[in-house]
Amino acid sequence: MQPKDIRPVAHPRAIYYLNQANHAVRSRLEAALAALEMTGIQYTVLSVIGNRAGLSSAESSRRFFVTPQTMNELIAGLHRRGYIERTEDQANRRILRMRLTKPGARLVSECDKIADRIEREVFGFLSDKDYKALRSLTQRIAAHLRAADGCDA
Amino acid sequence: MQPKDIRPVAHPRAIYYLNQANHAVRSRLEAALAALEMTGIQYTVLSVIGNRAGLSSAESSRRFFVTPQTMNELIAGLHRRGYIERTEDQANRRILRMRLTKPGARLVSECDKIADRIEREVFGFLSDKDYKALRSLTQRIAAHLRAADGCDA
DNA sequence: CCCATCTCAGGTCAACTGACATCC
DNA sequence: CGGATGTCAGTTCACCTGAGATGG
Repeated sequence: MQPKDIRPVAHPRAIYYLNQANHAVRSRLEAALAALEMTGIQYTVLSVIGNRAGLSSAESSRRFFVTPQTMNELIAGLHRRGYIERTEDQANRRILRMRLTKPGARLVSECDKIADRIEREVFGFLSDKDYKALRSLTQRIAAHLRAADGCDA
Repeated sequence: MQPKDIRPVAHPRAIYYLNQANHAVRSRLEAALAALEMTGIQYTVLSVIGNRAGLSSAESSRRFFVTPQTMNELIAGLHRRGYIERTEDQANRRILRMRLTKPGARLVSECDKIADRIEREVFGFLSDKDYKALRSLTQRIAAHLRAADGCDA
């Protein structure tokens, strides 16, 4: 009766370990970014804007699966601090396209250095093979679930 | 000059993918647990109390790397809802040892069913080998960083 | 009129710091 | 007294819903 693809769930679940690992890693990153008065999410958003100049707030809210309000208030903070500039789209004045300012770009590159350091610090004990496997697995899981949500971001 | 263990950091970083994957997985679990008016953290805490009867609030705060205040207010909510009982330690009346009540135990087992379902849902697309690798890698990372913090939990 | 974008107001949850009473 | 436990009060951050205003 039981289909062959019902795999027994091992305990503690992978879902639990994944969260534990992420929490341990993430709290180190947050602590290090605090020196620049940045949170992990602020850095991530700022970094994405740097890579995709012209992104709007609504677009980025879809990319990160949060409401437009949430994204807007995150962005408002970064804008207030002078890290991004927002200019009206020529075709649609409601859309505010974002770009990093010079201080914003400088800040992102500071954060990048910190993130690289933490990346080495927390994954350095893994063999090269295991590190690659981790990147690949987590990347695939994120992509798979994103696709299941019917998202094109 | 450069030591051999300086590994180049690939981009996007594993730290990023790990967070993306965790977020995607976690949001599904949270959504499913909402039917029982539980959050992921509430479930985790309740589950740990179930496995380690007699745990105190202070002990569990150390286990989860949060302040005693944070843990206490989480526990106060579960206590108010009748899922745990707290009794004074005989040797030290300041310590309140916790146990699940019957409704609490019933709730945990309901949550367990949900968590198992989600575990299959989100990791089912992985091969058995990849699933095992994911569990092992995340478990090792959590354990390694925990040890680095000098924690004996 | 409808729809998307952005914004304002208000609320929740989980984290924090600081202060404090209590018990050993 | 010192140290650990639990609690109260207040704050922050990242999320949410609901209700506009405005542009195409």
